[in-house]
Amino acid sequence: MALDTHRRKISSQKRAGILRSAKKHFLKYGYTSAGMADIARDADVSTATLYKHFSSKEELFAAIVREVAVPAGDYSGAIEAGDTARDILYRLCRIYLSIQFDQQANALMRVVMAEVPSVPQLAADMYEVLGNRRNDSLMAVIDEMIRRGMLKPHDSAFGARLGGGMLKEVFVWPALFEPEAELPPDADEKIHRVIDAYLALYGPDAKD
Amino acid sequence: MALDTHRRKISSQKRAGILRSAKKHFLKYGYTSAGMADIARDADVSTATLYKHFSSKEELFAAIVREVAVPAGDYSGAIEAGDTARDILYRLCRIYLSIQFDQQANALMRVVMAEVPSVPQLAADMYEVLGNRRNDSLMAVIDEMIRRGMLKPHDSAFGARLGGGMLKEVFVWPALFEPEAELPPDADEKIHRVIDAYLALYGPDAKD
Amino acid sequence: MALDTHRRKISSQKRAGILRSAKKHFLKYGYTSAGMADIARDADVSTATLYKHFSSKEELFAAIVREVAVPAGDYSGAIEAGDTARDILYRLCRIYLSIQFDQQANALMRVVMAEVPSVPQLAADMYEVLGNRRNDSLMAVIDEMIRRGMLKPHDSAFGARLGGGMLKEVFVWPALFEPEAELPPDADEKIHRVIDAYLALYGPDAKD
Amino acid sequence: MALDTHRRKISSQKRAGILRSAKKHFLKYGYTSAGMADIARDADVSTATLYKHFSSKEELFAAIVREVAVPAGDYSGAIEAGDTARDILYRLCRIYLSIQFDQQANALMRVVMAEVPSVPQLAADMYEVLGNRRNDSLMAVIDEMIRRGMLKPHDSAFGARLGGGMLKEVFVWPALFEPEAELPPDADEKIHRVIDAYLALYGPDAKD
DNA sequence: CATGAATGAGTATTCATTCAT
DNA sequence: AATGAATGAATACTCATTCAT
Repeated sequence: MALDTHRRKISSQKRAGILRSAKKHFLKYGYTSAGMADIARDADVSTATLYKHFSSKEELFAAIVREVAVPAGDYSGAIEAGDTARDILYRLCRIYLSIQFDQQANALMRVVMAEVPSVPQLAADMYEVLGNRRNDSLMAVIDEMIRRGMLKPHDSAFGARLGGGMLKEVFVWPALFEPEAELPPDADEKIHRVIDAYLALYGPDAKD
Repeated sequence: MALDTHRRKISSQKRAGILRSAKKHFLKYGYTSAGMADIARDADVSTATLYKHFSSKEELFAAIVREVAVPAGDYSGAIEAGDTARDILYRLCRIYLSIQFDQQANALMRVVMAEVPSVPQLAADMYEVLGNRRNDSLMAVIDEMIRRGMLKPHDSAFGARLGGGMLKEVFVWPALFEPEAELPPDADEKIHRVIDAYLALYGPDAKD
Repeated sequence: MALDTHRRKISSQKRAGILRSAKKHFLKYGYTSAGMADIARDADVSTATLYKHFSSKEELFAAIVREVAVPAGDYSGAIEAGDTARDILYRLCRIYLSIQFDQQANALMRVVMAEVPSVPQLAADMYEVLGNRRNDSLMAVIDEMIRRGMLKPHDSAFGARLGGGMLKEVFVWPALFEPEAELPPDADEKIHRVIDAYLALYGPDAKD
Repeated sequence: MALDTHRRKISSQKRAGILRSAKKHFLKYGYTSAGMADIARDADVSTATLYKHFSSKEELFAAIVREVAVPAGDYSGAIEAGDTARDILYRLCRIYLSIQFDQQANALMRVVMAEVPSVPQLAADMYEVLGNRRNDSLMAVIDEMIRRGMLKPHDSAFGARLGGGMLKEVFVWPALFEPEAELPPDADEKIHRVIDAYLALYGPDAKD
């Protein structure tokens, strides 16, 4: 029993180690160029052990996207007492960008998109999380802001989409075409210009 | 003379055929997994002939990117006599989306992004064209519209960026996660909602 | 333990087999025309295994050169008790010729020379061993003979060079232009004529 | 007629040009690495024309070795009135080395040797010229010197061999392992040391 | 007679995956 | 359960040679 438990623990540690190494390699080299042997070496296991845990490269990749992948992010804590609309929107942007840059969602998206033709389901799942679910979560915050009178009533689904689109255009899009991209130094200024636009569109006293 | 002419014609036909096949394969399998031999076979030429026309896989791919990139940069014909602001903006959106969908820039971008870690220069070049240069071209049209009083004076560089970002978010982003994506049937309605937003921000009588 | 030992034994057998096959092919076809796949097949291993042992064609070839080069540098056992000067010189010649013919240094040199334009370092290395280092080793024996009064004092570096040159001219040079050359039947007689010349030049009672 | 003559002249000029270019390439890159297309371009003809003149790479190479190759050299003029033995021997050495270095016999030998396994006859022919015939020519001079009492009577065939061997060892051998080798700056001194040895062996007052 | 575009067989090397120990 | 040696199929690219014009 105890032995069994021990074994299972070791095994799950190995699994975790493999996932960690694999994520590192896939993000760094892309799906095709990442090598199973390299991943195994990096995780301090033999290739055979690697294959015991994940029966193919594709499965390993899928496991990363599903288990390890970036969370859509929790925007629920974005509203704090005493905040102005701008404060909240700024916080939303920051959470968003932190996921994209610090949690390497940019790099992961790149790799997943590359595999769209060969593993479409994986990409669809990712879009569900990083596209739709995230949008729902943002939308909820925006609805709350509308309820509080901080924004004028509007189609928050479409609004969240537009807001996300502007932010992506300015920050995410260029990062997708650059290895190891980081947030630019003038990020704050750009964020506020995006917020300006959002408030011009949907601020409490925006024209109809 | 006749010989030369004939040869050149044959040769340029072959070149076009190769480009067609190559595009097909790169979009279907991605850069790394597309095989030069397969491309050659598909184009009904030998690998050696393929290499006579394009001296490396990278160059062949670059040629395809260039082919798509050229029209991406030309919005000069978007203004026609008697147009309203909305007419022009609509036409800009349509040109944009046609390049992304009909000319398959979406799929191509996916492929290029996949190679960011291994061929960063290629990606940087593509972003230069499909990101920056295209924006410049859009900006020129917007400036013209401002001059004509169709839009209120504003930072057209940033405006073009925001507009492009909104359009991308709604149409391009989902398409990147889907193989063989097509424009949705309600494209027109969505386009007009994006234009609504743009005019609300930068229309002639938009608030400051 | 037992596993490790066993594996290592198998592995070293394979390595030896690969070297044998490779030598055969390189000597038969020359460096460029010898094929890694053919060598692997001949050694009954897959190309991948071949590359596990030798990470490139160049390295494989270098290993063969090294194998022949090592004995080429060792003349230390040439002096035995009770020997006359002629005995020792004869033994030196025999060792020299054995390396050239039995160990196929002649053929190997031919192959290396062919690659001088494309892999100059390889040739330089080989000359260092088969030219200079061998000469040093011969020189050491000659110095010892001088110390023992068997040869008159002289510039042993140049002497060894001349001696080697005479031997090469008579035996090696013709062999370089002939496939599968063997020592001629009257080798002994020719060796002694060369020794005659050497003793005439540097024997204990040679004129100054 | 005149036309015919003209054509034949053009044709033979082309042939010569091809041979010139081919020699250049073979010497520079070696047989295998020299490319027919490169040779044709260098000679300003099409590959098809090249093949009209020489039906295969091998034949082209053979033609070079046979037609263009380095002459064995004419040593007959080496004896001039008033010369000492040393003067004559020095002149012989210089002629020898000039053929090897200036006329590129070193490089040619390297290339031919490389092809010994595949075209043995070619190598045999070359050795006949550069080994035996040259030796005969040298021998004739030495015999004349003996007749004039400048050298003591001896087996001039073997003597010429030894002399050539010493010279080769010092100058030619190292050059074979080096691309674009040139005569060393201290060539004269080395030549005289070789002559010293020769005279010690076969000078008029050499010991028996 | 001359061209140069086209060929197809060939090269070294890599990598996901399996299997004897 | 774990190893790591072994595999074989695949890949980009080259080159001597031919043939339609």
